[in-house]
Amino acid sequence: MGKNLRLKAARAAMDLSQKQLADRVNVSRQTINAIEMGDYNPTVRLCAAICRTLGKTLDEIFWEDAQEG
Amino acid sequence: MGKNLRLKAARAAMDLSQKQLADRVNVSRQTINAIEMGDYNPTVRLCAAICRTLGKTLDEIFWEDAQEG
DNA sequence: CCATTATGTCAAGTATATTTTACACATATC
DNA sequence: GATATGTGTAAAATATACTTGACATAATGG
Repeated sequence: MGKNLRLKAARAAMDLSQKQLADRVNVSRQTINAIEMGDYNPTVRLCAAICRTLGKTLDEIFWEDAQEG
Repeated sequence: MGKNLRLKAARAAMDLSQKQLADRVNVSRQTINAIEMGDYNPTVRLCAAICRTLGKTLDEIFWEDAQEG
């Protein structure tokens, strides 16, 4: 899995540190970091919380096109 | 959490049983059932696999505008 | 009837998401 | 040159997603 640069960019656009975003969605800083680094596979509820905090939708941050074939 | 009727409807529109959908996304039938029943909180990768199979996006099946925090 | 399919539920186990604690490095401020 | 913030990483522990196996109900067809 590659990095989630859309998440990193959306967070930067809101001028939030990983820790600040983590606090707002009630997870640890390491969890946010791991998601941005593509180290794993968060739950959809956490994704939704992140998206709401950043003013984005699931598709904008977590949907990846073209996986067929 | 309420039931995910959008998932149920999208699955019905493709004429797939819970088991058939489960097989296509490589999870157990109980997992699909639990997601439809709103019993829990799947990973975003599983959500994406389900959406791809059903020809939908994350927003169409798993995004909720209003949510309790 | 009897067998099969589809769904809902439960309990116990396994896999993994997430936390806690901690260390390393870089930048900026005092 | 100590202190603080922001990021990347890792190991061990905890919470929970997901599996396996089972049982119940209803619908369908032989």
